[in-house]
Amino acid sequence: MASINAPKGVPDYVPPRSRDFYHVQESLSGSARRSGYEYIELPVFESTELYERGVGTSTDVVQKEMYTFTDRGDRSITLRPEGTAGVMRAVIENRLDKGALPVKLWYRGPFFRAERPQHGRYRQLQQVGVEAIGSVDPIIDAEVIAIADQSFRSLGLIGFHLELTSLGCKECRPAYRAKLQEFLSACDLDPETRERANVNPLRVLDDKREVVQAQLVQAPLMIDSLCDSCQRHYDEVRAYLSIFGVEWNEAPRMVRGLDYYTRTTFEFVHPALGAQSGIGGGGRYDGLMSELGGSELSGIGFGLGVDRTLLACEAEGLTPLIDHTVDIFVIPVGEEAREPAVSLLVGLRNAGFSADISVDNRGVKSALKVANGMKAPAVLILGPDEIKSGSIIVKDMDSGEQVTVSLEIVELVQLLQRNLHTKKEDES
RNA sequence: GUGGGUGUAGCUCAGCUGGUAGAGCGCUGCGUUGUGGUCGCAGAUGCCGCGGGUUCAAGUCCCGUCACUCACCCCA
Repeated sequence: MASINAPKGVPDYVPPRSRDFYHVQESLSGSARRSGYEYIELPVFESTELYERGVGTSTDVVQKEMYTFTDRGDRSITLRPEGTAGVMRAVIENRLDKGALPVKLWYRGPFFRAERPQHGRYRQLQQVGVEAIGSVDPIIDAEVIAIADQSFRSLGLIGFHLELTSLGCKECRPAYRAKLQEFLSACDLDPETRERANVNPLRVLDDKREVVQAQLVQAPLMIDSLCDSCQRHYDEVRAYLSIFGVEWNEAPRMVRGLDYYTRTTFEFVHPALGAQSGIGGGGRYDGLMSELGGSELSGIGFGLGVDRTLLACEAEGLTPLIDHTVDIFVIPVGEEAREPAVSLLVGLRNAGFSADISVDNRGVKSALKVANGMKAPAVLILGPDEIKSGSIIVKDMDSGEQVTVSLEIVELVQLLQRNLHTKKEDES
């Protein structure tokens, strides 16, 4: 029988790497959780119209990267390609925008883009995101960025940097856009780029090709054309960022792929990842809520790529992030040890330990090999001799030393707590 | 959607101009009669991605195909 492969471009994470993947996902949301952001759980598919209106029909994401299908009720449905539009829809639908502001939320889960896969780019990607809706206070901009920065740092990452700029608002961007278009019309560009200059001229600034970049040296920049209020906002964001202890690079040519961004815009980049070097990004969006039929509220948020962050950890040599699955491995020896060993296992688990047990009547040698493979710090051996004397062997797998102690669960728990605790202290 | 690279053991990969398939790691067993990690010894494992062609003979050459991969585009 022929075997079945996963669809193109969707990754499997299997042990042991899946442990690290899970850990990265947890770590990336840790900072948001500690900052008072509330969890929001959302559907992975929405009406296609949500993305057409929210993300913008001129974007590549909407034009050619969406998984769209018609359901049995003849509705056009799309697997979510990004998170912000869905959060906005849910906020409006659940009237969160009528309550206390700002609304601070975080989410995580899979997103889908029908792109050609490559290193760090998948058709199903995992993202952790936050959104703060209903405030234009620059403290919020800085806080959101600091949360992302802290999330990466909590994993031990140091090789990334933050690119920051302001894209202006509906007051100052149109004039700048016209100025840029005028400049671009004088350049020598291929038809495709010329078309882009028409639809979304800002995006041309981000072109990586040297032939294009060479012509853009003198191009006008948004950052030089900000209106007074945008300029003040940007200045304050940077001031607060310093207080949050976040470092950044000014990136006046950075453009993001989604149409809704205004003012503060940022991207976290890890150069070790190759072409797909963005590990997270986001920005402020002024018009999105009203575009989707909600209040005239501004918001700011980001999405962090779990897949790429794991790749970054690997590139920095930080993996394995998690190297053992259980603290204690119980080995019964002989038929009469099986039942007391299971009782013991239950007692240990109830006491809060992570514990596993040797099955299939494996010999001590083979069972210890299993424990060793799991890197369990402690092993308990229960055999005929121990049962006879009401005792058990506690073996320290690092030192190899072992002691015979009473089988009394309370005493055993205390002993193990002491041992495993001091072990963790040694490590740190 | 466009271009390049690679498909050989569970994993990483070697296999020169065609001559009957290899290493390291891992795995299993033994050295230990109830003790892992180090060491020594022994062992198992392959439709050499798939289909076709050339040839006495193809992992090796040719054509096709599929998959994976890197890059462009775009993005997390």
